[in-house]
Amino acid sequence: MNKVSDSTVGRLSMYYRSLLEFEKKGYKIVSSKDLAKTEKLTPAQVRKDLSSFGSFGTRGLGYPARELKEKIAKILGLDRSWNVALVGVGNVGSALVSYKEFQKQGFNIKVLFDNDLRKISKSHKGIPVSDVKNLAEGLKKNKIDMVILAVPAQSVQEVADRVVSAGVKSILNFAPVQIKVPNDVVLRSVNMAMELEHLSFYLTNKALMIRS
Amino acid sequence: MNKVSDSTVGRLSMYYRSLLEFEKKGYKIVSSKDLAKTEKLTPAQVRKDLSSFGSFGTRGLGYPARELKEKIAKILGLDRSWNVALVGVGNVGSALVSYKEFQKQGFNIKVLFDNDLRKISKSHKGIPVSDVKNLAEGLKKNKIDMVILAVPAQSVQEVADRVVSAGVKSILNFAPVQIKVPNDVVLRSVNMAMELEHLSFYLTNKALMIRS
DNA sequence: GTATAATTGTGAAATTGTTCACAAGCTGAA
DNA sequence: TTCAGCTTGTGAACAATTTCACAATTATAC
Repeated sequence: MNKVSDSTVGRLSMYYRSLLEFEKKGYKIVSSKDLAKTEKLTPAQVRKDLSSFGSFGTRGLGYPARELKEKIAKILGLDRSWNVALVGVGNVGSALVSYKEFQKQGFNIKVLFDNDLRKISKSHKGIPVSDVKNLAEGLKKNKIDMVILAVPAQSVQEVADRVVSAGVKSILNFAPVQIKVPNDVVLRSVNMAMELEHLSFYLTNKALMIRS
Repeated sequence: MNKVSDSTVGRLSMYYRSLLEFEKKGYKIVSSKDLAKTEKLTPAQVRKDLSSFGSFGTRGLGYPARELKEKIAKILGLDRSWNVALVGVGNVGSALVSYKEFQKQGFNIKVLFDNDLRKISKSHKGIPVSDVKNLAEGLKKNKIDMVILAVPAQSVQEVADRVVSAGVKSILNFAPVQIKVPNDVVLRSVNMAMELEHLSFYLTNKALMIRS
């Protein structure tokens, strides 16, 4: 496999979701045109993206829906389940625990961590809450593959460092700051405030700009 | 102003946050090098980004921290407040209502909408909940600038259409599907499942790839 | 069996975004 | 005032990503 861009990986997720829909609607075959339409892309983009992983289609016909879906699932690592831990059982953390989509895709939240004594040792929506002091131990015991950080901005770097020390190679950060991790650790960030800032930027500058 | 890329806008948000920190630490002047370091970028990138909006620095010295912060705030539209509505008072919606960062940046959630009779007409964390049937009316009455959609995937396109009809030009979508809006409406999406899929992609394919 | 219509897969071209490299300009010291 | 040491602002070079365009291949109709 050649180097694959982040954008390509993101679009693969989109194709996967589209394919689930197409299958539900009874499609046996989908074309790059079909996929492009539902995701507002060009057919060429769809084909280029898929071609970095192999040739899945039939010329003159399209792609077999079910098979392509399964191929993409495999590429994205969705053909197995992952053990996930979540640190910070506040508003955002709680919402993530209840987020159905995670379960559906095989991301199983096995353990929660917090530093609030009132939450520790209880279970929250059926998932045990551990003291964040025992983070490393808990991550290892539960064979955690990925950690979601939903802690306040000021402590997120410190928690991230400890997650990294414990050997976890994947982090999803919800705190609205940029954190630093070694090169062999994959980090993604969701910054909700930044998204609203995008919107306010466009509302503010719309008059000045050409938007396609 | 020339066309500005999404990435540039995103980085502007990052610079803004960095500048708040630098100011807190007592910096009067920051260089492109300082900003680059905290955000893991190159100094050239920082200067290029800023240069699309003007010349804010002093050669040989750097940028005046407070002034640059204010300039960026103005560019991003953070020098005013925005009226925000949120549709869907479920897990994700609730978390967003409590998300402090929004308030801090001047995004004021004025009204919530839901279709659950048990929630309607009450107030949720101090914000009134209206029936989503009265969406258009409620958006107008509250002079809403932006709408956050935290409704289930299957109904999000329909709700988005109604938001657009009501004349709102900015939407932030949390449902894990791609929605369609006219060209003059700005849409941003946060897809949390997709972020985890990124992580699982890299964990799955790490061995095969060179990651910088 | 042949022609027609469709759609993939992919190099090449075009476009977009990032980094380089350096002139221009400011500060402070002597 | 002049010089040394920085750092900005920006055109040009470079890199990455997207789109184009078309040969290759298949299905289907007649």
